[in-house]
Amino acid sequence: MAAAAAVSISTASKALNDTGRMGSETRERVKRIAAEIGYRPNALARGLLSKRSFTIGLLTNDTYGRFTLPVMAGISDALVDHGVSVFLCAIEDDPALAQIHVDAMLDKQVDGIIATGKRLDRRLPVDLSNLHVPVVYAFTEGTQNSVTFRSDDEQGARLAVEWLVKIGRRRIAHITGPQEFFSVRERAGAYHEVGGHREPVLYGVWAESWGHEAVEQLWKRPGEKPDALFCGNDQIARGAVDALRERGVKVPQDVSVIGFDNWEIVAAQTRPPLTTVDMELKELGRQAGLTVLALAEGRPVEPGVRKLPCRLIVRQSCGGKVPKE
Amino acid sequence: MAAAAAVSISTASKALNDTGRMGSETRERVKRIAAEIGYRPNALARGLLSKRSFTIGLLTNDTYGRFTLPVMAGISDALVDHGVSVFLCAIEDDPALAQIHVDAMLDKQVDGIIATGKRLDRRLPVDLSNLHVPVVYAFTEGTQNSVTFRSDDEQGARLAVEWLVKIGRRRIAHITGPQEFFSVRERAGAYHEVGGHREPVLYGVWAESWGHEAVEQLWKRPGEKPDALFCGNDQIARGAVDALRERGVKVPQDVSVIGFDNWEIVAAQTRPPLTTVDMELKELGRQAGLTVLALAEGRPVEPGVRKLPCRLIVRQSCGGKVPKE
DNA sequence: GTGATCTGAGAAAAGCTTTTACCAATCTCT
DNA sequence: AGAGATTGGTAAAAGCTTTTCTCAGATCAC
Repeated sequence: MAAAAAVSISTASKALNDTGRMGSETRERVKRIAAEIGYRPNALARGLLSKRSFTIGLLTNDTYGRFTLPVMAGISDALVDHGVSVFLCAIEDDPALAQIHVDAMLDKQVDGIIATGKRLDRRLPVDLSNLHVPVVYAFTEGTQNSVTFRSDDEQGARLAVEWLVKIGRRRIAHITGPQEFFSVRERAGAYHEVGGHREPVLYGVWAESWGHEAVEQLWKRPGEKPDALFCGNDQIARGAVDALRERGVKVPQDVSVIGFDNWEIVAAQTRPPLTTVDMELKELGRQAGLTVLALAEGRPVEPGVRKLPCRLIVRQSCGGKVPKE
Repeated sequence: MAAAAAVSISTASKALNDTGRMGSETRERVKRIAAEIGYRPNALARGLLSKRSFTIGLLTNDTYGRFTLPVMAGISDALVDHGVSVFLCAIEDDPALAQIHVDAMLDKQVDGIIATGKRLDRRLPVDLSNLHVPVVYAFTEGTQNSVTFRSDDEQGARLAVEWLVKIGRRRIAHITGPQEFFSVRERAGAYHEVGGHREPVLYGVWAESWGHEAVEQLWKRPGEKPDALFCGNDQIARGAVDALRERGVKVPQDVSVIGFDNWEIVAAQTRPPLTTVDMELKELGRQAGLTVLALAEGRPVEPGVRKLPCRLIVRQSCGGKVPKE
């Protein structure tokens, strides 16, 4: 304790926190000595009193971390300046495990909880609606009157298709995931709206093999082939690119392929590297973090769903020029 | 507080913790009422007294989470039963950020810290050697007298090569990452030891494109071609498989390809799915978690480097039969 | 010179739990 | 029946900060 080292007991607190009245030379001296002995206040004791633990919990059921990691990075990035640390709890769609983790976090007096997942239209297997701490949902379905952040898949899809149109493509097919996915329907909707495409939408699964197979199907049909493929995610796009290469179709000269997700591990390693849509998950995490902090501090936050815009990442799988900065 | 609801103040504590002497009916009654009102003790207050926060910090510089996520899953898995929660701090090789996170964790009185990374032979950009909390290193270089867990890459590589030999391959080439990597040298060493291979070792980078290019190099050379490729990671293996297919070489009929890492996102999506070596990172995390807990509880732990065995994952890129269970 | 104001710093309480000490009442044994 | 042991429970302290209260001394005004 700095008190022992210096002179007093509670004076030290006031000195270090710049509160209370005291001589400036005393304040400085306490601060100096505290710095010298490397004194750091015990956050537990502080939290006990202030009812703030400067801790939040992040709950996720996304095992691979495809979505959670960027979100986590954003949260951490936004909150580290406020001295807030993040508990990460990976629950594998296991309600019992989820409850254990939630209870553990509540015991530790987290200031708030952010729930995140791998699907916009699914709930986590645990009810967070009546907790006495604020809850924010990020990239997962929230409850009534909650604050939810999600990507604007419609706008993202529009971005993709408009880009294809802009670089001169007209016969744009859409190869995507299972129709049960909300984002699939939303992206397909935007695909239909932009330009009057008459190419089919091929629903399948989120796998490279499906992208591969879908290209087989498209190229086996009689008549003109598509000159562009808008794929529902980067893995499908990658499978499609591979299938096209095997058929001797050149990407991007003959066919443009665009992905979705900007999962660098897939998008950047594809040959040619994929032009794709980034959901800006880090920014999403940042905003979720700031929001849960605001709620924890009692600042009012309008409930509702906030859609964050996606961003087009231009690489080489579409051709076209990189838009000027 | 349960005390108010029931009868006393400190009696409640003893009742709930099964300590002290008291009538069994009193104990039961307190427990029942506590359960009814959903009372849960404040971990902050408890931690303040017991000097245990039931919290540990996980520090990583692995942005993609390729290594961190399995390790984290193992840690969490091992510690959730002990009521321990995990702070995840992603530091991007930024010493200042790392220090901030470490300080924040120490302020919050973590019971210990686990440092993990993406390379066995690199340190995190922060010194953890003189903290007053235990530190365990997992999949990153530790300091003198520390406890370090790492995969046994030599054994893993032997597993891979022995498997290729067992299924009848004789001309096994090794395509791997940069020679500066300790694991690259260790795997190459094991490769040389097992059988008397005279095929070259091709050092490059950790990318699919390198796997692709390396196959070009090998097949451009005059003379007999390899009948198996032992690749330094799954991405390289995937690039190699793609290159072989483009050359009309059949995998696994003509050439067996084996990877390393068992990064499912790559290994399982390759056509054919990759036989590969799993570093058992989850188990590594589990052991690291239990070790840091032991240290936190004052139990003695022998310092040193612990090598954990890898496991062969047989899929279809090598041919051969799946070993009987 | 004396009452009022101000200043700098310490004392104490609160926050929640666990643990030790303690006390009154009941039991046990001779 | 009375000394000693046992039992069931409460009171209090400790752990570390922050905040509010208090107080002694100094300064100021008249």
